[in-house]
Amino acid sequence: MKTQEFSVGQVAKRCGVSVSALHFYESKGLIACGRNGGNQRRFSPDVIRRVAVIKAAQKMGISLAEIQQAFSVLPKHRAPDKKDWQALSSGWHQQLSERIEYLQRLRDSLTGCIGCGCLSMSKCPVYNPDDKLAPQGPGPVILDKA
Amino acid sequence: MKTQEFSVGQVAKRCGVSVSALHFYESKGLIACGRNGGNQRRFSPDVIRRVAVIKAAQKMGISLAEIQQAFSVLPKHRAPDKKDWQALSSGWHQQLSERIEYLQRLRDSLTGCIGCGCLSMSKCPVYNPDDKLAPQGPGPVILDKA
DNA sequence: CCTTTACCTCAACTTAACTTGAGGTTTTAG
DNA sequence: CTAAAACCTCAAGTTAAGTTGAGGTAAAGG
Repeated sequence: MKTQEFSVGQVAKRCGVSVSALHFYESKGLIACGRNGGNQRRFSPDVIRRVAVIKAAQKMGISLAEIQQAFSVLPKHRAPDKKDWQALSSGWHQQLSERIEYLQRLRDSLTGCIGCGCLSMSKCPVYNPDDKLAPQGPGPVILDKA
Repeated sequence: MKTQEFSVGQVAKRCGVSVSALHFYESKGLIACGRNGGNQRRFSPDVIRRVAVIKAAQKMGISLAEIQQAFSVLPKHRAPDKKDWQALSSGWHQQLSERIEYLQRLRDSLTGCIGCGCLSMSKCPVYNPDDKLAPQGPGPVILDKA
C-alpha cells in the first residue's frame, strides 16, 4: 500500500466509525476514494478530517444532508485547507449558537411553564415557541444518546 | 358532548398536532381517553397539558420512550397537579442544562478545531468529546496521526 | 501454499415517530 | 332526512442513518 493511502478498515479504526458507515458515507457522496488493483477502497489522508467533521457536525445536530450541502462548497480537486474548513465551520458556529439560545430559552421557561397553568396558553414559550430559529418546530435536537 | 370532554379533532387543533399523532400517542400509552356511544375517543381536559408537555420535551430532545418513562411517575387515577408536573420538569431541566453546556463546549471549540490541525488529535474536544453527556458508545480509540 | 482476515456488492432489516390509505361508521349541519 | 365532515381500525409507507447478512474475492501471515 502506498505511503499515504488508507484501507477502509484503517480509516474506520482511526475515526471511530464502522466500515459500513464509511460505505454509507461514500454512497451519499460525503467522502470519496479510489480503488486498488483488487477493487478495494483506498482513501487519501484528508478523508480522516472529513469524517471527523461529519462526526462533529452530527454532534451539533446537523443532518448528513446538511453536511453534504456544506461540503459541496469545498474545493473539488484539491485537498481543502484551513480556510476552507474554517469557512465551513463558521456557518455551523452560528447555527449552533442559535440552537443553544433556543434551548436556553426553553430551559429558562421550563420549570415555570410546565409547573404553572400557562402551558396551554398561546403565550407560553415552552408550549408555543414559534421560534424563527426553529422553523416548523425546532429542528430535531439530537441528543447524543447512548 | 359533555362539558369538559374533547374529541380527538378538538384536541389536535388545540395542541397543534395531528389526529394521527394523537392516535399514535395513545397507542404508546402516553395519553389515555374514554369512548362515547359511537366508539369515538373522548379526552378529558388534562390531556391538553400532557400533549403540551410531550411537545415541550421533544423540543428538548427527549424521546417518546423517555417521556413515557417520566410520565409513569404521574398519578394514575387523578389529574396531575402542579407539584407533579414540576417534579417531572425539574429532571428535564437538569438534562437540558447539561445538554446546553455540552453544546457550548462544542461551539467554543468549533472554529479553532475544525480550522486548525488538531482535529485528528485525541485532545481535541470537537473531535473527541468523551463527554458523559454525549455517550456515543465506548471511546473511539483515536490514534493520533502516525 | 494455505488459511485467516479483510474486503467487495447488494439487498434487506432496524428504530423513531409518525403519516397515508383503504374500507367502513358516526356526528353534525342544513 | 340526507350529505358532508369527522371518526373508527388496521396495515403499510416514510425518512434518517446506519447495520446485518449472504455469497464471493483479495490480501496478509506463517
